[in-house]
Amino acid sequence: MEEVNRRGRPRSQATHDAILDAVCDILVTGGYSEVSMDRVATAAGVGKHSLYRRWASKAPLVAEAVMNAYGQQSPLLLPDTGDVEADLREWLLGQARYFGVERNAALSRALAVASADDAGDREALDLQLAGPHRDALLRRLHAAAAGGEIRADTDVEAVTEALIGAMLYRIFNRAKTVDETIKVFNGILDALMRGVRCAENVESRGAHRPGGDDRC
Amino acid sequence: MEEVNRRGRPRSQATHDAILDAVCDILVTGGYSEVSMDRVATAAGVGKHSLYRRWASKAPLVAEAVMNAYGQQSPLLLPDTGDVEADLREWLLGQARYFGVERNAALSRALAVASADDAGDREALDLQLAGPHRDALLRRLHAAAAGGEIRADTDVEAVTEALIGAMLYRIFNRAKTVDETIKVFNGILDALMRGVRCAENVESRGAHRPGGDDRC
Amino acid sequence: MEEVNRRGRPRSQATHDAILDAVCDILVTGGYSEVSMDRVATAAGVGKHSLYRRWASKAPLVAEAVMNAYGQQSPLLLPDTGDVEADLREWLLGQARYFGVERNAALSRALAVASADDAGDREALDLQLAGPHRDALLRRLHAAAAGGEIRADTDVEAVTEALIGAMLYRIFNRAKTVDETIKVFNGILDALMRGVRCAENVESRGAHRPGGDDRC
Amino acid sequence: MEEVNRRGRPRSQATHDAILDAVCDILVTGGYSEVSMDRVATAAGVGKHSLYRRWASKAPLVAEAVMNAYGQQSPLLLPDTGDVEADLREWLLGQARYFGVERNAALSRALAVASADDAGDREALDLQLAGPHRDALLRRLHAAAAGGEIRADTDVEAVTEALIGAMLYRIFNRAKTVDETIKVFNGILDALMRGVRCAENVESRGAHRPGGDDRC
DNA sequence: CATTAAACGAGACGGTACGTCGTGTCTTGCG
DNA sequence: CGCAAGACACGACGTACCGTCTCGTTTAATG
Repeated sequence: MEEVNRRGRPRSQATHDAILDAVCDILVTGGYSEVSMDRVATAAGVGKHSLYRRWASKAPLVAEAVMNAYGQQSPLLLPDTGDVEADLREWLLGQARYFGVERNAALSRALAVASADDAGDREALDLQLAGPHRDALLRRLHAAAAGGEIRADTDVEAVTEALIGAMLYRIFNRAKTVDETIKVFNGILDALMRGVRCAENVESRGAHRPGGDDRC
Repeated sequence: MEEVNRRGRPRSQATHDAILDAVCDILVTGGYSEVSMDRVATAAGVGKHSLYRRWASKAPLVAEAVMNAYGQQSPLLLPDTGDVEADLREWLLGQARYFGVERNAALSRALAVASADDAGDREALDLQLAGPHRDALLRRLHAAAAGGEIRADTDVEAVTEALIGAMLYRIFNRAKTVDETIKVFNGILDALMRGVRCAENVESRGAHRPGGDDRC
Repeated sequence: MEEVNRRGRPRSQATHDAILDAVCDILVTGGYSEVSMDRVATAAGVGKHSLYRRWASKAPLVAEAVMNAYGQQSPLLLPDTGDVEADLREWLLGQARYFGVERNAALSRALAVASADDAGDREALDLQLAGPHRDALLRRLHAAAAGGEIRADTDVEAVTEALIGAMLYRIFNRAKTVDETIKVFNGILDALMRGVRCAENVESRGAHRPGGDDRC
Repeated sequence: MEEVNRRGRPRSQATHDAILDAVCDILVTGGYSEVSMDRVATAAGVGKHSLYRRWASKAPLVAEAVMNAYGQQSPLLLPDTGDVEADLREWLLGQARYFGVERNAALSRALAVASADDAGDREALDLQLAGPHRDALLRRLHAAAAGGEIRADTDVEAVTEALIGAMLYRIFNRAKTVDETIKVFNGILDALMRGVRCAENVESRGAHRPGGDDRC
């Protein structure tokens, strides 16, 4: 339960916002290593106590600052139109576009750095950042498996993780242009949906977009 | 060409090794943030000059230390037995086992942290660490596509990236037990090989291991 | 006017004192070259910032430390009993005794070293350390010249400087025992008071202490 | 005894000179604290070993460099014309002129700094630098006392020390213009020669230059 | 209202790490 | 063996950041 009725002067929302803004400014212009508590305090026109009153250290401060920005224009969560392949494609497209905006990429990267050298932070971050996507994917894929959209014996957890992992790796480590990213994402999804293995027998299956023919 | 005839006293290999060893010791026992130039110098019985003479800062020092350890017992590269699925499974298994050893995981994690906040470092690291795996995967998959082991229209680059991304995400962000990791890797590979999509028509295909039946 | 209402936490007098004490301790036990900012900070249980916040470098820090100790037990200033020769003798005696205490000599020597290689520091030091003595000597000698105690045509500035210079040279460069120093000081004063030149003519003057006869 | 026939390659005089010149250059342009062994070695185009082979540390190196320059144009030693007052005046004048040349003052000052924080160095320096002057003064004054030029009961050691101390103090600590220095030196010598004390009785003595009358 | 307790800005504080520089020693290969 | 070059261990330098701690001042909610 929150302590609703604390005595004394209440914390100022303006101070709070000024701090988060200052952090985002520094992150975007200079990256995580440029952020220091002193610098943030000065930039926000705030005492250091007002930082430490709210956040235990630099990592959670940056985390909240990024999540705050994130919350205002967060990347697409997995939609549910009934067509699971279309939904996944839409989702991947959304991620590619979101992280194609440099500001978004910079903030998220900073978040990754912030949590990089503490296992607990890393886990917490994964929960906050990837958690919703993971949940949505799991739910959607389970439903798809139950509804006959995808194979019933699909290892939904594994596929979910593969999608998130592949997406994040691309975003953080190999990002170049959005178009290239979209191309890779489409390639991944195609492979995943129809499989890469050739049919052992001659039984052919229907052709798949894009231009999917089954010849091996 | 190496400069063969450098003047003055040549750099000592013993000093070099002592430094790298000291870095690895600290990394394994305490993680990246415990590494400091002073600490390393003291632990290695070496002057700080001998560090800065060789490495510009902490990041490349840690990078070399880890790569050095890595070179001595590096994780399995993709084998080539003729059966691409078996090879991939073996490779994933090898990664799971390699990173299941805490020392290996700790060192690699440190490397990720070291390169986290500089784009150039990150790229260099990816090249050194993931590069050989990527190359091997690309070659193997292209050969498999050409040889009819996998579909000719497979987007090999995309699949390669998906595999590496999924693998690294699991290793760095969601590692728990080796067994769990192996299970997820197998699930990913199954999905990728045979596809997750149900045949739209009644044409069934051959059953796949493990227990793979195609019912949807 | 002092800035009365400085904002922020005021500087701690305890910190200030701890630092000065630590400096004096090191000076007395080891001399100027043993003083290092790190060492002082550690010995005083203080952060280096607290040193650099107050003093720009080692020299003014040592200067203040010594002047502080000096202020607590400073050497005798020139007294004024009406008998200028007795006063000067008393003053020289006081200096000899003061610097005969090893601690006082060590601290003052350190001060000389601290200011040795900067002209500004040297001047400032001379002002602070020798200034009061110079002022007192000038005043006293001028009064004595006006009152007929000493020759009216005495170059008071020159005599003052000779006394201070001779005294400091003995103290810093040729100090052995206090007794020897006192003997030299007396010899200097005798010579200065009555002159070393023989009367050209036979006119003799009254005998002077100690044992002063005018035979040449 | 010098080792005349050392085996192996003899030390190069050119190297020696290049080093001393480099030291003097740095001393004159930047002062003692600007001198570092590395800097000297580089400036002289010489290996550091060639420094340490010849001098144990910075202090004696600087000492020799300065003494070397000193030897080429050293300040006047006390002359002996038969008139002790004229000789002393000439000597003081010579010192004032010598140290009035900034280069000479700078080098000597450096020497003082070099020996400042070690008692042994200080003593050695005093011996080398002031020693010859002291000896000459002592000899001359003793002769003068014996010959009836000055009072037989003069404390020659004390007077010698007073002259050297007063001179050095002026030179090192209070140097402004040469003219001012000369004026002070003359004042000191006048006071010392004829004494500052008024004759208690009416017996007057002969007038002294400059303009010396005995009125009190 | 007046009280009061917390928030607030400023900035001092003890620590620790940084990257540079200086000292004096050691180790190459060349002359 | 002398010598130039330069690596080496050590340790001081002055700066920056961290997280804590006073200061004096402001600001609501409460009594």
